[in-house]
Amino acid sequence: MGRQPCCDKVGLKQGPWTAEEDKKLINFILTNGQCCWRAVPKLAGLLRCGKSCRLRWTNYLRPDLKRGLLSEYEEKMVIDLHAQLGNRWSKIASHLPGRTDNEIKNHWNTHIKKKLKKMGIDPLTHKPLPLPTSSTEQQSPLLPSALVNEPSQTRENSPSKPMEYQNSESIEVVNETISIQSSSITEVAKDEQEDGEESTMIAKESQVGDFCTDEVPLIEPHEIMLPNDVNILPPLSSSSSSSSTSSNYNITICNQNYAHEEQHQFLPSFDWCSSSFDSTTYSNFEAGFWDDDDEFINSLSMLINDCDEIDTTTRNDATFTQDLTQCSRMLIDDDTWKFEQLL
DNA sequence: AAAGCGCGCAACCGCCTCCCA
DNA sequence: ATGGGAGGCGGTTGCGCGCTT
Repeated sequence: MGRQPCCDKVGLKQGPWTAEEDKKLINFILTNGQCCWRAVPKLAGLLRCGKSCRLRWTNYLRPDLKRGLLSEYEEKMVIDLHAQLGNRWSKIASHLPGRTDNEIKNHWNTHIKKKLKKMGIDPLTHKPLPLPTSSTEQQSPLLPSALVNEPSQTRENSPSKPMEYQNSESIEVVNETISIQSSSITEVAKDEQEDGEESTMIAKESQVGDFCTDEVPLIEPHEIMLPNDVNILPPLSSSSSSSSTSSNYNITICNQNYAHEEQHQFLPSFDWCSSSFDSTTYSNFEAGFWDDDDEFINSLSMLINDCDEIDTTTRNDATFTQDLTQCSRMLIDDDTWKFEQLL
């Protein structure tokens, strides 16, 4: 007998979440907090598995998610942490506020892996890939040459080009990675017992290379949450892809595309950053999702439940004016804190 | 303009770990 | 001490979209 499935899948819906489902889930969690995911779908009126609800919430609907492309710092930190922790995405994610393990995992698999390979680094071991022999037919396709000089290039290079290990950037990164890793091996062994000291340990180790986690622009809670004067405008296009400027914090509220839903329903106007939303609130949020902040919850719930009369004139009211799930990716300009649409 | 292809990412699957009775 | 349940986690899949031909 195998393990029992986490839930009875008969009659349960699978596949992409609809706006209506998101709304129900958000509404339920804002009202009741996170508890007993198995019971959530039933109580929230969803035909979903509890796991599915949890994933949807943690990976997508959580309001503290910082979305959009990873910044260079974040990317570097991911590489650094991966060298120490391996594929322990949740641990890596715990060092990157607002990022989910799934997001980091995806980014690793789709972007960072390729980058490292292009730099001649084995993404698994963080060691240099074996030097190819002189003959071109032995050149690894994973070690394309030309791109080393063009980091922004995304295409896989022509395998006919010779490798250029002499490239200074490549060498530098390799050395850095190795130095970090070598210093990390023994520390990582301790990681299991000394989880609490992980941050300190990592910060210390990171100083081995020229990259230090201290440099990482950690996102304070108030930076993750939407400030009072934030406006979110409806998407101007249906594009769900993210294109971002590297200098901005890219905070995406949501970008799901509901392919089968022509009617976009508006979710509540939302004021995450009410005056009471300070670090204390954030702590509550982290611990029990505003369990101790009735006023805040009530405010959110009220907003959630009052979503029929929203029109564009309310946009200046420091609130979400559109269904969270219908927003395209948006970014927060770190200077003005104004939301802008990423087109 | 249309078809094919590749990429990115949300979601699923199933094993692992933790906690509690 | 142990067995079961629930959540956590990492690997994988499949779909949608954009780019190329």
